[in-house]
Amino acid sequence: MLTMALLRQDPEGVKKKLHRKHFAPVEIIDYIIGLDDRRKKLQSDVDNLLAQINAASKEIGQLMAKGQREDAEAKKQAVAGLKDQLQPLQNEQTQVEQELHDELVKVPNLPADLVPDGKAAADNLVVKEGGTKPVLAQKTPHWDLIKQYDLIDFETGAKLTGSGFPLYKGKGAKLQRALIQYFLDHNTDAGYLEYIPPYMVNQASAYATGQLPDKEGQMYHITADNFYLIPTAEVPVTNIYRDTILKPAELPVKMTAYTPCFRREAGSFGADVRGLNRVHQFDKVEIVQLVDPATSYQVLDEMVAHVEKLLVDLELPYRILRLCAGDMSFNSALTYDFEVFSAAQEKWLEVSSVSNFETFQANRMKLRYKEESGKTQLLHTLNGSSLALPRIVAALLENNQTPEGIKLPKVLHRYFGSEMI
RNA sequence: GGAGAGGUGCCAGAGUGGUCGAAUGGGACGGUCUCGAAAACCGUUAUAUGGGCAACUGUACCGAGGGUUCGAAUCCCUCCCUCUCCGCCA
Repeated sequence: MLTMALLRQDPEGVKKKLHRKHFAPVEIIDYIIGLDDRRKKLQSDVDNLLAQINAASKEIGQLMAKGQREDAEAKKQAVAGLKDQLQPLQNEQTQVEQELHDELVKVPNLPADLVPDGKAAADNLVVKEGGTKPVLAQKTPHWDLIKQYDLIDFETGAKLTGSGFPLYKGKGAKLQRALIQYFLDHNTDAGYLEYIPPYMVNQASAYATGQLPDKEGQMYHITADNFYLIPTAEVPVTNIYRDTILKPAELPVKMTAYTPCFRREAGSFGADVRGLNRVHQFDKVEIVQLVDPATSYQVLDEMVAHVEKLLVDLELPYRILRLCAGDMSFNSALTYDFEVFSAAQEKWLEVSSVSNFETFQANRMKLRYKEESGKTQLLHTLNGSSLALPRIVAALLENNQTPEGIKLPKVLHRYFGSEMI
């Protein structure tokens, strides 16, 4: 959620940036400012009446204490009159505040200056490529390799739950465990504090990180208890600090968590969903940072480098994209996507997305810090995947296939317990 | 799941209708003292929002939401959460 202060300070600048994000109804900005004007006026009026009522009530108390009942009764009448005026104003105030809020949460975050113009994925900017694409004698796609080595049983997963719920088995299961542990170690070595959060969150949490109200349909909803299955660890982990004011000495807050992630991905179909390319439940290790606004872009670069190191060590061909304004998520000010090349499918697969949200999430969740001067300020929040597992597994299998088996990168040997599948 | 108790400021904890943004203690911060420190003493120490250049000042806020009342931390209702005991259980 953008801050009202920003909208008021530079409405035209805000509109310009929204244009870049292809957010059409920019008139809404003027409308919102108008609502805010009304809100202020109403609050003044309401506060005035309340002040009068409070003063009168105090007098009534004093009159009663002195035994001047009749004077007290007269005052009560006067207060009743004030309350009649108050009621409609308060109703309007609540309604205006509600509407203001409802409109404000529909406005996406503004793209940072670095964000390239563009509408869709094709306009994203490749800022770096690394690793080398393997030359394969045989290009068996991962879904066939999975069968061949008996790593994942999709059919039984579908029997247990539904399609898109993989049943990992044997070495397939162990590979998940190895990757998760490797990723977490990499993160905790870099100073991230490890958490195991709940895998379901309440409405307030889903709202605070921006999944609600706009992405309601993409989450699994436990209606009996009104909980949502988390689509990413970002939700519970960032919410740890919802509604808190941190001291400068506590910054930066660096957190990491492994969780399964649940996504309904309603409406997706076609070739993209084969094998591990897109599933309803998958494993992911996430990193989250809460930082001083002055440092957030430097931190973003650090996080990008941190994730990149994983891909280098996994010996996968990768590229880093700076997302264009039109392809960025609702919440983000600047996002880098990581893709690995899956050599049999001959496709780039997204395995991580690292973003700076600036104050957008912090404003929603009232996440602040107190400056030395005593002033409270919104923090910047950042997060990234380090990493999402399924597509990493797809690329590892496809890129490292040999007639003798799947050769695992060195970094995994210790975690997996052997060098080959 | 059943029974009981309770949710108050950074923490502990008082407050059961007005004089309560809230006693008291602790912590933190600033000051006095000191070569320095400790102790002692003095002071400061929520948040949101309106008005104001500011000093300052209005309003809201004692788990959340409603209600009663001229007036609610305090009374009533609903919900959420915590603790204790019982039941069940990995």
